[in-house]
Amino acid sequence: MPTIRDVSQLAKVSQATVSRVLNGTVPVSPIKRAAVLEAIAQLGYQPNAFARSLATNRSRAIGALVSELSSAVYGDIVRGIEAVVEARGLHMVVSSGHARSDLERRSFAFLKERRTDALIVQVDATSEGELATWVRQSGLPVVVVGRHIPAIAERCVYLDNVAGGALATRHLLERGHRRIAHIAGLMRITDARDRLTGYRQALAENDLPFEDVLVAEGGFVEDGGYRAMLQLLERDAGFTAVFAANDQSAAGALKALRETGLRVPDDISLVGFDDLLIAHYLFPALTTVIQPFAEMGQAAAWLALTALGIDDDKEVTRRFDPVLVERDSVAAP
Amino acid sequence: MPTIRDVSQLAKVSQATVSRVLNGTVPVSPIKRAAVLEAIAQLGYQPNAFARSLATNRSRAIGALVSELSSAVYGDIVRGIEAVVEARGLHMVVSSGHARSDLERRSFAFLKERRTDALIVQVDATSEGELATWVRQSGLPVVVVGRHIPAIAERCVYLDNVAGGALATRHLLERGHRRIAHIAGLMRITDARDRLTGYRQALAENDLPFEDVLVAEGGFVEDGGYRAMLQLLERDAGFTAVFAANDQSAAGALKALRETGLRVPDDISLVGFDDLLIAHYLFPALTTVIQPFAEMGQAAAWLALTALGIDDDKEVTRRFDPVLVERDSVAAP
DNA sequence: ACTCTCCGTGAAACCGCTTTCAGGCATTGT
DNA sequence: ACAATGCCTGAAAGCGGTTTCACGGAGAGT
Repeated sequence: MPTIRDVSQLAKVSQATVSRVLNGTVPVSPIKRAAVLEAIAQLGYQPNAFARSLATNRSRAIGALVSELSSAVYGDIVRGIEAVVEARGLHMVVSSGHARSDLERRSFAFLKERRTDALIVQVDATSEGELATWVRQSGLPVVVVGRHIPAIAERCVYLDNVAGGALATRHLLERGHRRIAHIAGLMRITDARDRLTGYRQALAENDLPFEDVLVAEGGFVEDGGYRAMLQLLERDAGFTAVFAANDQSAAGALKALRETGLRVPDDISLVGFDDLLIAHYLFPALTTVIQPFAEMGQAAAWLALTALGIDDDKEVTRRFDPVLVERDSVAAP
Repeated sequence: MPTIRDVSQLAKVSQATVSRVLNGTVPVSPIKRAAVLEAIAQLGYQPNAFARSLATNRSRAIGALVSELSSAVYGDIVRGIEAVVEARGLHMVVSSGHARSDLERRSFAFLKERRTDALIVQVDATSEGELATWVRQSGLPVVVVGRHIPAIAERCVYLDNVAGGALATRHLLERGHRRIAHIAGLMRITDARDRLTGYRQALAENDLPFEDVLVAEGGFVEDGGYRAMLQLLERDAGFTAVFAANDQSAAGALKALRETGLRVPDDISLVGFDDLLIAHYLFPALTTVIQPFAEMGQAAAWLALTALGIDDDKEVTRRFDPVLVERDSVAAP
């Protein structure tokens, strides 16, 4: 494998000159430049990324730590990051934390040792305090996606989950529903609590009481949604609509309703959250709140690049507003 | 950030000794070893990955080039790779080709320049010939997943698509169907052709003729499946079952059937291929052929590690056999 | 007691690139 | 015509590790 030395000898210039045409840092006379380019082409020379990184102390790579590489939920975040990172000629090195704090910590150390220029983290288990430490004391730009941590808000990209919960609930209220049940998410996750808050907020706006009997926990998973739905039906609380904290629990709820012989949306209306791929494929197709994962990933990447001084200081959206997409799972009571 | 020199000075040994305890290459006396470890802990020293890679010419990273990072289809491949790579303490750097040959080529060069120790590629657009060149002349171990290329079979991890097509078709035949339509995939992709071959093979086994009128191309996408289904219905060829070349076109077909007022499986039975997440969420849940993406990713990673001499020469499955999962979309005619 | 191994250790040479520094040459100003 | 100003260029010093090589001392063999 040819080195810069080989190129310099073939082109009869110094290594420094080769480096300069390679990086365009300093003007080089057209004659020498041409000779260098010719030599590069002839040898099929590719600069050694390690040597370059060692000399410059920059890796031209950014690290992404996500809960689950390529899950239905987080996959698009990674994709969003990749799109902008790759467009800048950088690379992405990935690692996943599987929503376990020990693994998340390990992966973080892992990526730091790799000396990526910046880190984008989407973690579920790590506490806000520790995340704040990561952002502030790790010695490289760290961007947090999917969490809103006030202490480091300028480094967070997140969806306004309270507004999302309110949006979903309000949509049902507008269709005339008055008794609306909620299948809550995993309550140790901020998102779940925020969506519940939004639900309460929308009820309050309409002078409706919040009733414990109308809330069951679905844990953000399909099976949990299924069981939560059965619980709610058993309580016989007379609701006509359900807001599920995410699409997966909505899918479970749908199954429970179908098995019970209740029709959606004729008997019960249903709204989900996230707009995963499956929302579109469920029957009836699920009305849900869009969480723009890909855009959030992009925004996180921009934020990181800006911190690195690679990107111009473009205005980056950090708080995303939820949007509701209407499909076929909601009707008037 | 402390360097190996700082450690060596604090521990009053040479850099060489520090390096030796770090890597365990050569025995070091217990006293010095302890001093070194103490110094490392005290300084919070982390070896510089670039310097190490430059000196050893190994990156401890493997590259993954996939069509779509984190799509429903390919996501699990990446996940499988990551699982084994991470378990060995290596890293993964990813890039995606978006099924366009120019991008695939660019990403390949990209990763090569990054000097990853090995490359795992899952590409759609690159020709078999070029892939063979990649595998043989790129100077580092390259493993191909999702394609069977005879010339480099020992470096390929793939599903037996012919057997898969036959399996799906045979399943319908066994349920008593005699006129079975096929929604084919994108015919420039080998997988699509192989599945069609399997379909023909199963028909032949049962002395049934292959009829052009029973085949429509769905291009592996939902909308294509939808239109293919409408085409087939229009031709009025009297089939009672459909084998779709993948789950996405099956989803489209399902939609077309529903809109036409035909019930699945009562009027028409349907089998898909891939076992994507959506197969489970469709209504009725789709009977389909499982493609074990995660296992294939793992196998590819093992193959790469074996080629690097990192893993023992474990026996790695390269050709995977399809398995059919029965759900609710098939019944007797 | 003397030589022969063998083992642990440090000095120093790389790995391949970037970047500083100083010098040479061609321009420009007067 | 001469000094001053720039612009290009090459030599060389890093960047932070690994690895070769030679050496000193301890243990083994005779």
